Amino acid sequence: MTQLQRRRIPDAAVARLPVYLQILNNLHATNVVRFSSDELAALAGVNAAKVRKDLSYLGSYGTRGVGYEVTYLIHQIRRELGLMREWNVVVVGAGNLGCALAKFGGFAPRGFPVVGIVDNDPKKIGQLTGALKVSDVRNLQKLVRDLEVTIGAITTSTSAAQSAADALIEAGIASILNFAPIVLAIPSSVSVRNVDLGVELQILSYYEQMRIEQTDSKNQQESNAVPV
Amino acid sequence: MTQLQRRRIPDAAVARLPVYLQILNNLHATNVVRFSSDELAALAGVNAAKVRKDLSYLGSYGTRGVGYEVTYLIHQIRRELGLMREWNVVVVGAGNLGCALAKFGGFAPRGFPVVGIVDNDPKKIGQLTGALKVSDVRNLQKLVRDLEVTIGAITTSTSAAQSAADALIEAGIASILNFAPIVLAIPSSVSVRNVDLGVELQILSYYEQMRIEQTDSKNQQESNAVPV
DNA sequence: AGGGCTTCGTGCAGAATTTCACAAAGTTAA
DNA sequence: TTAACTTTGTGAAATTCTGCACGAAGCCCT
Repeated sequence: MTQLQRRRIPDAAVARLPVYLQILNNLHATNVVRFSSDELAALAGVNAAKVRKDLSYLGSYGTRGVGYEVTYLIHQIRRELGLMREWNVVVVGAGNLGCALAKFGGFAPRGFPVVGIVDNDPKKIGQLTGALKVSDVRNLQKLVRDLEVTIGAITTSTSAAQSAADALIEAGIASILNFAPIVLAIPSSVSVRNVDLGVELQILSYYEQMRIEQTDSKNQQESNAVPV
Repeated sequence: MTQLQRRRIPDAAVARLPVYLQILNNLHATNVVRFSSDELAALAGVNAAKVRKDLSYLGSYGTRGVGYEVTYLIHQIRRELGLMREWNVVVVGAGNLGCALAKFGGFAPRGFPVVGIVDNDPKKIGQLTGALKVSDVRNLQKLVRDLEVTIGAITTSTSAAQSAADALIEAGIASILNFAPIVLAIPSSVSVRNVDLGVELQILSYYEQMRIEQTDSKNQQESNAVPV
């Protein structure tokens, strides 16, 4: 059988493409027309060879001796990441974070309009958050189908997060952005990205402590040194 | 020279330890006393061998044939991650997100109290956000020294984020949690964790599109199949 | 036209990470 | 005590990711 399936981009490269895109959008806004892998590498804080390899997964869109064209590359990255269309988002959990996401207008212009928000609390159902009315979570399937939702954001309490995930998957969603500090049990056919500030802070804590210990042991060493 | 320096834990393992810790805290709350690497692996959604190897970086704290003790492991992970003490956080940027972080009480109990918030907008300086008064960013150095701040969270606009980072580093901060969608230019001695929902959504978008294309090509194949 | 210069694309080696597989070490039960 | 069973800890293989190094290809200047 002929290799019809799409060229697969390594996960690590996929995670960097949005960062490149962000930088290229900035370059474009400042009227930069062309860039070299060296320049993008410096801006992205990575190795130039890595930039070239990452971009080469999209195809050979550079010109040797010249570099890459900003607008053309933006187009290619957007195509590859699936950003030529909009992906509708539904928020599950109308708490502080959920409502903030629903009101925040920053995602629609970037291609991810929040088109619905649901909750299971009768007191919240029917209330307005920005332009959206909170729906009953039991209507999730219908809402997903009617509004062609493809991404679900879980902003419930930790205890409700797993059933929120179950409901989303039941409704046909295969992409989940999870804000609850819990590892969701989901089939491998579903993608999840976790956003957990506690985890991020704890990772920082580890390296911070590491630095402190190194400094301490150096000082220790110095004060132990026998003066000649 | 004797190997005084701390056993170094691989970055990938460091990033998983907070997740294990979260799960173990839950187990502890439900009165679970012991667990096996298989059980934790299932809960964390990873391979059991990986769990054992990750935990082995802390030392040999399991018992063969039995498993690990929840409370003891919690203690060891906390020690290793540097969670035996508090790490004070300062928020730079008193916008929606910055104020939300300052008001949100969820970090203090987990060892990361937000002890200050600064901005450069005279209209915001002096205002109250929760229990904190917004300080002038020019007082950052003093604030960091007086309140023993070790972590800075950047919640400014994108355009102000780099100077916020510069100010934090100038003030002696070496751990930054960055919410602005920009790659910060910082010396290698400083740790940064980026939290960018746009990036997360775009990664989801890639895999979502991938799935759709695969389904499409399968349907294509089926309809092309010659019936016998 | 041709030499010099720049920058891409990529093979390859090395590093990091993941996974397998199994001996070691413990428990349980008769 | 011994045999059967469980589960850890860890070498080693497999996989993924990174970074170097260099040929290929284009531009510019004379």
